[in-house]
Amino acid sequence: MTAQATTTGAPADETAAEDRPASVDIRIEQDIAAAIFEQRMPPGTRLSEARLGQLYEVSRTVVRKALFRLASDRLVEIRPNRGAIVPRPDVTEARNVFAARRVIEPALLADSVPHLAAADRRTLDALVVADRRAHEARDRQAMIRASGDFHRGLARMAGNDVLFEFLEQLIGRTSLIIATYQTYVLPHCAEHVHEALVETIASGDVAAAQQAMIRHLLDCEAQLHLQDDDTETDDLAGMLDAHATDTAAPAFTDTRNAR
Amino acid sequence: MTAQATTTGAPADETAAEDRPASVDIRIEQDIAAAIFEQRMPPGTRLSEARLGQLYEVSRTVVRKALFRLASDRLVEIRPNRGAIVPRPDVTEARNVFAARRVIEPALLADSVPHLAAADRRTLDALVVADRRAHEARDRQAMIRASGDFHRGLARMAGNDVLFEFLEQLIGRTSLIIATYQTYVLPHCAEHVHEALVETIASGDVAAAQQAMIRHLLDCEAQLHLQDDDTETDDLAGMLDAHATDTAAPAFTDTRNAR
DNA sequence: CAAAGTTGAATCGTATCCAATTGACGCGGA
DNA sequence: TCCGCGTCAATTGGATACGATTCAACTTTG
Repeated sequence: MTAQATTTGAPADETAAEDRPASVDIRIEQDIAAAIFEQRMPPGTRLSEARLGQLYEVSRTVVRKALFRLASDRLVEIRPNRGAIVPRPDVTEARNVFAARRVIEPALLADSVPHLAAADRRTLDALVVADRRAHEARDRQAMIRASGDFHRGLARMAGNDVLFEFLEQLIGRTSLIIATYQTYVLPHCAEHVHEALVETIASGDVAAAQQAMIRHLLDCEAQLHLQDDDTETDDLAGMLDAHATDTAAPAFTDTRNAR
Repeated sequence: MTAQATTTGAPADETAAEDRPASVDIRIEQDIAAAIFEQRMPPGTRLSEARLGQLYEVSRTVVRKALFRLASDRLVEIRPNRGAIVPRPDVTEARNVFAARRVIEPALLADSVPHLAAADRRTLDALVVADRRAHEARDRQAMIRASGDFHRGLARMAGNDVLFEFLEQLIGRTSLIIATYQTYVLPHCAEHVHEALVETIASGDVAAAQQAMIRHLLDCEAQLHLQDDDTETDDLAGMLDAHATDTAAPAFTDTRNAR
């Protein structure tokens, strides 16, 4: 995993430069993951093994491997005998993912903030710059990528690979959730929040940094349209009612930390 | 492992009652996982695809699928072109796994403790009883299984599937770690700790329950022989010195919660 | 015209086959 | 005695072939 290369190149491009022996299946996995992250593959997209196989000029076996790995990260869903699709997370899962992030990210900060080296600070600054650039350019995909990279880079500094990999998975699933439930098309994370977050982190105050992170995650979640649309059965009347009040109180399970 | 004899301890994950033939690959996966959990397969065991295939009377393809899934859960390690083995976690990974558990399990308690239903209490009691029985019978494998089931069952009550699955993976990896680094052969978890834990949980005091859980996990970790044996390079002299002091201070990264 | 039964295409799941890599064994030389 | 080198068996990695399943469109009939 760790789809960091993701040059977003055309998938079919091949044999051009054999500079890397990186097995094809990994490349397929990373390409698909990146496509999902950056919302070029919306939920519901069908991922045919055969199609992908001929796209990458490779047999179904290797495509299948990539697909299974993605499924284990919950980035695609494999329905028996019915093919793989990029899943549409339900509201409960969405809330749980955010709750999990509110657990893990502050915990990582508890380790990273006290031991922040100068190099780490530079790395964070670079990530923030990339974030700001993406915002200035109004480049949605770049924004999403930059946001993920920021959280990823921050998490890596804690030095706990286990939790880092968990968070990496959560970041991917968050992209999917945002793709499914975003309300406004533009800013899925406000412009300067990461910048402010770095300031707080750099101050060395662990508790403050954790609170800031939790607030940030709550903000992100609040921007989404998380209500039970699973009941898509027959409230057509409600759908047609232009005055429907969709401002049901969140009432999320506040899985913040110990306290 | 005696192929199909292992139908006993189904992880109880699937109560869907579907008359599915429960595809063989899943059974293989569960069997191997159980064998690792209960330490019938010590680290280093080679898992030949061909061997497993003829054991289950199935082609290598399906064995391979099970193996890959286990690898994504870090329960087996697949070395390219060299086959799969059950891995030997290094000390850093061991510490990280315990640190992760100290993050996730208290967070789960924050959700489960306040809303503990009567049925939950009965479930916990049953789990504790199974634990005690295993201890009384001096049945190592049953003890390990009961301990895992206890933590699993407790975690399930929080209602966050995402964190639950993370913890499930951590529990499995913990088994592996214990198998690798346990010092004394008998009690990898003291006899009445889970019982006391349930008492604290039932009291409804979230903070107390979290503290008790953290202490319990620290105890488990402390019972292990976690010192850097990765430095197997050339301190032969030290290894040969019978008086070598192996009581280096732990100095673990105390990734406890937010506070 | 509507509903039920039938048929067909597409896709997945498993098995088998062949190529590629690895680690081991044995031989010869310093 | 130890080290380097070449051949070889074993195992994995990937491709292809075939049966099984599912979904959807079509036809037929009441």
